[in-house]
Amino acid sequence: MISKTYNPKEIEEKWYQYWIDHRFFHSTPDEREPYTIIIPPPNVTGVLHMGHMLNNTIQDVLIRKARMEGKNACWVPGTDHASIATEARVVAMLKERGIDKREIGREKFLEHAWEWTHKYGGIILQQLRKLGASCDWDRTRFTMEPALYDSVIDVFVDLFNKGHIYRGVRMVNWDPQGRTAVSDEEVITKEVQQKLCYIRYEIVDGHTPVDGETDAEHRLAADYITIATVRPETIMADVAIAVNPNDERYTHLHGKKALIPLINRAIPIITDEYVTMEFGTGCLKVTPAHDPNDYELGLKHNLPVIDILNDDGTLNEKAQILVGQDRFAARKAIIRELEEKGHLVKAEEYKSNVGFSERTNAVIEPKLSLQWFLKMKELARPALENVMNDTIQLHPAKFKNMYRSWMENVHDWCISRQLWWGHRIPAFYMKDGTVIVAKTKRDALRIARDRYQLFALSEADLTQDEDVLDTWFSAWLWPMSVFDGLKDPDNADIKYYYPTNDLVTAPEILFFWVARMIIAGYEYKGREPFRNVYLTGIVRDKLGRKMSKSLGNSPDPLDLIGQYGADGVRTGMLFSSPAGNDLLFDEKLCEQGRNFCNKIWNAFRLVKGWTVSETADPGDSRLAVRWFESRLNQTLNELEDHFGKYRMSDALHTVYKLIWDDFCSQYLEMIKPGFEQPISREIYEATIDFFERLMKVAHPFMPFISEEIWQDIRERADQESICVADFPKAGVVDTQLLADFELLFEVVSSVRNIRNGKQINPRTELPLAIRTGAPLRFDALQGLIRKMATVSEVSYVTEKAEGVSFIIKGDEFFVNVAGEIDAEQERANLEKELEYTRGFLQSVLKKLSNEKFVANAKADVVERERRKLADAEAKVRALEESLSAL
RNA sequence: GGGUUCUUAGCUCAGCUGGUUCAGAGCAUCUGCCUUACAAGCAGAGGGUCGGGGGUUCGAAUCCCUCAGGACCCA
Repeated sequence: MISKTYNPKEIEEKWYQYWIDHRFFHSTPDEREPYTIIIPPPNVTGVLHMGHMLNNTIQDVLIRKARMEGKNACWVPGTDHASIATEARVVAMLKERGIDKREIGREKFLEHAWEWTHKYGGIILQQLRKLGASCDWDRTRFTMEPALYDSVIDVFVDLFNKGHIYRGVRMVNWDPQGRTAVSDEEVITKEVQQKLCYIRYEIVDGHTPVDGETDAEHRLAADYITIATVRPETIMADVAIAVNPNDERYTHLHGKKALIPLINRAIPIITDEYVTMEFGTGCLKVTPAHDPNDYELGLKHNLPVIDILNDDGTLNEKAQILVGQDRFAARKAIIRELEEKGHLVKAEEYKSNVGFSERTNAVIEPKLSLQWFLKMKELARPALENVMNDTIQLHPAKFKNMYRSWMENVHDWCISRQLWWGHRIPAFYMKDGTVIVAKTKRDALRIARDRYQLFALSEADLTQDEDVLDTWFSAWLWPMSVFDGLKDPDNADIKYYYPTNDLVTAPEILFFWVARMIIAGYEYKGREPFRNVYLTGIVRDKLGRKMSKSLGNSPDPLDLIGQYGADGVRTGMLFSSPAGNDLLFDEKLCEQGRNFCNKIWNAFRLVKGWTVSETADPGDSRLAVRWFESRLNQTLNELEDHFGKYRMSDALHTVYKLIWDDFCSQYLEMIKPGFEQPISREIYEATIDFFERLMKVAHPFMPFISEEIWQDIRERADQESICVADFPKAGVVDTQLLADFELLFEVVSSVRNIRNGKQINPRTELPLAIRTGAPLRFDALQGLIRKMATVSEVSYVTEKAEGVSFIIKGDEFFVNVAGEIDAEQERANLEKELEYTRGFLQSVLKKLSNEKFVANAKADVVERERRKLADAEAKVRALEESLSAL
């Protein structure tokens, strides 16, 4: 006895194991066309979240379909070392144990990090199996494993030797919490409410002291210049005050000096048109060490740089005051002090943009530091071109604009990070600071000896750069490195699988990652790394908030799978996820997915429960079979269209409607034998065949239930699986037949509607009379109409018949509801419809009597209008007759 | 401030090259049904001036302008 509801749990485990045991997901190069996806590698120590669920469901749908289409499908899984995120977690873990990262040193720290990685690494990949992900697990890679590590180092050395990498002092985004530089893309700017402080700086010699004058009296008489700033704690790093040369308010101060409050250091007042006269007081404090714009200004005017901040965001001794205090504590303290000493004019509320570290959420500090950079302009060119010319297609294409603007204004990429967990920069310093870039210390030594004729030099004289490379500097090689394409450029895998086909990822990392993979692909393989980039949206909660741990608004994906089944969750995610649009996740969607599974399950129960008769007459079911064949083919065409355009959600909806509406609600109802009646062999076989094809079509979306049913619906050999069965191809579509059935369904629905409206029991059979000019058309459909609409008999009339009527096109139908007609109600209904139809007729007439329309519109459009006119006229006539007959 | 993009039913969204496959889907709501596959279900129904205004056109949800509001990217 088959269970009344679908129970995903044991079925999912059973089939996943079966797929793994039979290595259906494993791929090796052969003569078939390859279809390749590389997974966006999740953080090695991460756990599955809703974003992964969406992203990997889409990849699995694509790869499963390709596999069924006979392509050599290869989905390469793996994980990313996620430098800063992982290091932050390991640091926190050690801190809990009372261990300080700096005390134990690099080696020990890395031991802990690896331990952590081995403990948690791969959890996320295990979780993906629960989702049904059909990755080639034998190919699992990790960005820090030796082979991939080497590739990253090789690429660094190569790019350095080509002159693309340089080391320089630049203003970088400093994360004082992570104590590392981060790239521009890792900074999230947010609007923050701040205090705009107006601070008075006394002009030197602005007032000549008079004998016997007290300090207070002096200040009262002195001349001042007032600046506005949101960062009063940096005034000690000021090196100038700038005013606009055209600003007449300050002309008299040009060339003078002002004293920084509290520390009384004199700084020049300079002029520059960069200063906005309208903002604040029109006077700008210039602090080159702590503001990128000021830095530029400082360079231009040859100003010194005074850096008053330590790496951890506390003030250093150059600040003279508040030394050792955190920048934010210092800000509060200095406002207080400025106020007490009479330097603060006012402080007003002000909204401005502040950068936050993507990883630690600390406020980013612009900081001058010595970092490694990759020159981007030249490298980016082919990556821009080949997206603009659609060699690489973005889905949806609207992201092309954003991509272009970014690539056209690309900045050099700061690739060094002051961290230990990652690929250590292969730069070695001699005692005098000379840099040698080489893969190993030994290579570096050889180069140093040769280049500088220093034959006595030993490895002990070289020290390696302490920093590691940005995580993305390894991730950008992923499409090549997973196939060892950099180490061994001519190996069979890279030649076969590269370029890969589709990449599925989030728009958030279009620049971080996608653009850079394209750059690296062209630099090292001379080709695009993938042909299509499918950009998913962000999974948000019902209220539109991004799902996050801190908000606690994200369900645990594994709980969801436990509750609704993997297939239910997969379809739930896809039901509402058009490409590139955010998905407002609601558990109701998973519920809908689960219900869909249950619907399929019950259709299967029905079919399995039939007894087959070799002698029974197929009767009208033959026609139903012909209809469904056409409908199925028609839908397969639609489906291909959706897949071709990467409309995954639409594709799923198409499958959903095909199975639920067309197959279950219409087809099965038409062919269903009566109570305890057998079904004919012919129809049974056709139905099994349909069911089998439907399961194949559903399989990419719902791999588990489709496998379970497919395995059970016919005898299968041990090696067989739906995941390697061939995906159905569309056959012939009989449009006339489809149109006839549209009519049939309309008749059925109208009869049911009448029954419903009159509160007649659905099982009560009613007679139907048809007044039509084409009775032949209905002859064939008669039997099915009787069955579907619970009609006792169908007759043809030439005059108006007894009962409630309805009109479809020019044909009129009468349902005899045995004296239950409410004449008044009937009249009202008819009049309402007549009014509507007349209005409709008028609008069509108006169009057709418009000469310009007839002259300009396409022939088929005009023809369609003529048909509408004829139908409407017939309907009006019929309605008028019915009314007069009442 | 510059750019991109959106605004369609109570909610979430489709609607492709302007034209009955054009006003649609799912959910929610309402009305009947425990009909022998399925109440996680069946049969139906109601609900929208397509953000406002203007223009182009024989014809506009669709193209153009403008206003309002949101989102994102960049400064």
